[in-house]
Amino acid sequence: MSNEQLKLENQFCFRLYSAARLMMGAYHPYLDPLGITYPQYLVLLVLWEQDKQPVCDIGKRLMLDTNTMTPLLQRMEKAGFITRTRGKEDTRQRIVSLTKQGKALYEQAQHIPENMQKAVMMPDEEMNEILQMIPSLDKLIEELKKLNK
Amino acid sequence: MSNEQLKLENQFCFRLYSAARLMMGAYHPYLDPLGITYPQYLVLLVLWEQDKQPVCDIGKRLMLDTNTMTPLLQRMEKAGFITRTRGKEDTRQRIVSLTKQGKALYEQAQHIPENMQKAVMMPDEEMNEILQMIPSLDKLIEELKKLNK
DNA sequence: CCCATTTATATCGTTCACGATGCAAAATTA
DNA sequence: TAATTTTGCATCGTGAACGATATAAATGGG
Repeated sequence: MSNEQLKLENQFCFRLYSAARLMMGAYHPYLDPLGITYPQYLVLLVLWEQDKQPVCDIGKRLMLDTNTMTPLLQRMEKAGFITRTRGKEDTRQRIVSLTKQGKALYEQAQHIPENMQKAVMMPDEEMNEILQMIPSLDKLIEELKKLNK
Repeated sequence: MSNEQLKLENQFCFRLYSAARLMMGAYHPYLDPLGITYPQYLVLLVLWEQDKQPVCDIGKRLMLDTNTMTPLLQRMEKAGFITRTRGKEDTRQRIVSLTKQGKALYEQAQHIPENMQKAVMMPDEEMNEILQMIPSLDKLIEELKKLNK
């Protein structure tokens, strides 16, 4: 078998896939004590920025459809971090709100970003190299969003 | 809420997570006709490079544990792409081999990489920028692998 | 204003990802 | 060699992702 492009080592997507998985794994030590998963953490990030949002708005931020959001939010509701109430003007909507417990997690999450950074233990130089990927990742994401429509 | 680091837009991991998901979605048009999923495609990439490998070796290449590999391989066996036989010297091992059908997929997969590239429809310049992420991603993956041990 | 379409959410089924646990075979050590 | 540890694989349970489908509420055009 000789097609170079079909070798694992030349697969860009495999690198993304692996990096994303490993990165989520690296969050475990910080999210487990809070009793949340990484996708739930993402939902909380959105709600901490702005409370009381309909499901679809959260979904748009996270680029996730309702078939992923609904069960995710149901689990978070069951765990006591959020409530899901009916929309007033648009009764189809479910407004997602933080509970006291959900708001309290914000304080506990304060040091997660810096702890993550410390955990990776990279020299500043390498860390900068990693962070320089951000604009490229954003461009890629924009292109792929168009493609997945 | 004011901690800048806790805003979604400043989350590096969220970008990885989204890019990986969207990228896998972009593979759908090319993998669906072959009747395989993206993780199954990865297994095939490994086997096309070298047939007849034990589960653990494939898992090491893909950085996946047996609790993910076993069911994945069972589905691929059921679909007729591989067989799983007992190891001769080490009877604990399951040797994974391509079937005729699994080998035949290699021909059909020839144009996936170039089709993917065409699909994204990026100017060469931007595409190069994306590909320049590779060394950084590899460094990141190496660091995270250490961390996840 | 009525009907067609779109939108917001939910449900179902399948596939992954992964922690926890189990088990038997191999390797190591006493 | 006997006892201990490690390794390779499997199973179970839970939480995502996501295609397909359903339903009711909003919206828009005629």
